[in-house]
Amino acid sequence: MNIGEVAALSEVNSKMIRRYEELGIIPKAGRSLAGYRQYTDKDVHVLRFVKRARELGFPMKDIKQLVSLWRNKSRSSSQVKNIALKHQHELEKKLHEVQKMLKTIGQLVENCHGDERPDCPILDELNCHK
Amino acid sequence: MNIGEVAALSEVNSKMIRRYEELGIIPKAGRSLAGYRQYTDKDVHVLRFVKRARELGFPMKDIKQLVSLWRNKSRSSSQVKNIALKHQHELEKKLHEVQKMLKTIGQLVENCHGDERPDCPILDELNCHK
DNA sequence: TATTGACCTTCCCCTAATGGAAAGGTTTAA
DNA sequence: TTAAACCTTTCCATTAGGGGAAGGTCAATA
Repeated sequence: MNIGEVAALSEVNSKMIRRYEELGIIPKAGRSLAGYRQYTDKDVHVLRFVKRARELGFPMKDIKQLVSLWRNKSRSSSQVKNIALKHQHELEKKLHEVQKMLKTIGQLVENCHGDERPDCPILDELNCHK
Repeated sequence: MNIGEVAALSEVNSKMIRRYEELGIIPKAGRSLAGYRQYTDKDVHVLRFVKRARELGFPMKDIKQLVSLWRNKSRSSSQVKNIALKHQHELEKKLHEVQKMLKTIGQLVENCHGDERPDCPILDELNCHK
């Protein structure tokens, strides 16, 4: 298969496939005589794995490790779990940050009449709080 | 004031002050004979405004507009409110994304025994879901 | 007075993940 | 044979910063 076909099957676009290869997340593809990358179904499988991990928000560094553990049949599940736990904590941190911002923004938006007049609690808050 | 002092007072570091100037978020500072940027208390004020807006997660493009509205005494509060509402929606979108990820990750982490054995529901989920 | 340390300047590179676009080679079908 | 649809690499942009180099300036001290 050429890169376009594997991209369609894996739903990872060609650009990203090349990028993942560069990052060492997927093995370097073999080449045709003309220099075209050649793939098999197995590569589609790996790319779907990567895609799914991205959808769960794992950073590429984690994904690299996850792919490696996935391939390594003598892994321990604790290795995988540690990566997932760390990511979970990152996500929770992010969640709290966003929630905190939303709480403030919500209050500001609520109090701003949003009309022709220039006075605005949003600007007031940004202005002199500290 | 030199840039170091205004950085300390505004809690925005020198690097970022130069960057904000470059982005047109703050006006170009005057220069001393030696080429040092010169600031006043007013600049500290603006930088604090920018910092506060960043803490609320506003992107720099929005902040540029907010600073401009802040300075413009004939603004309408609806202009400000529109920016805040748009940002609120972005944050809500982000929040839902993170929550969705966390829900899945939480389930996976819960079901993974995390011991010496290689079998792992986390890898299983990433593997064959689609 | 000379030097040293703390400032300041610009410039370039790095982060993470993705995408656009350019410039050029290949394959396939009309 | 030529045109479309592929493929290749390389460079650039995005976001909001941060690191560090190379070099100029200022103030205090030996």
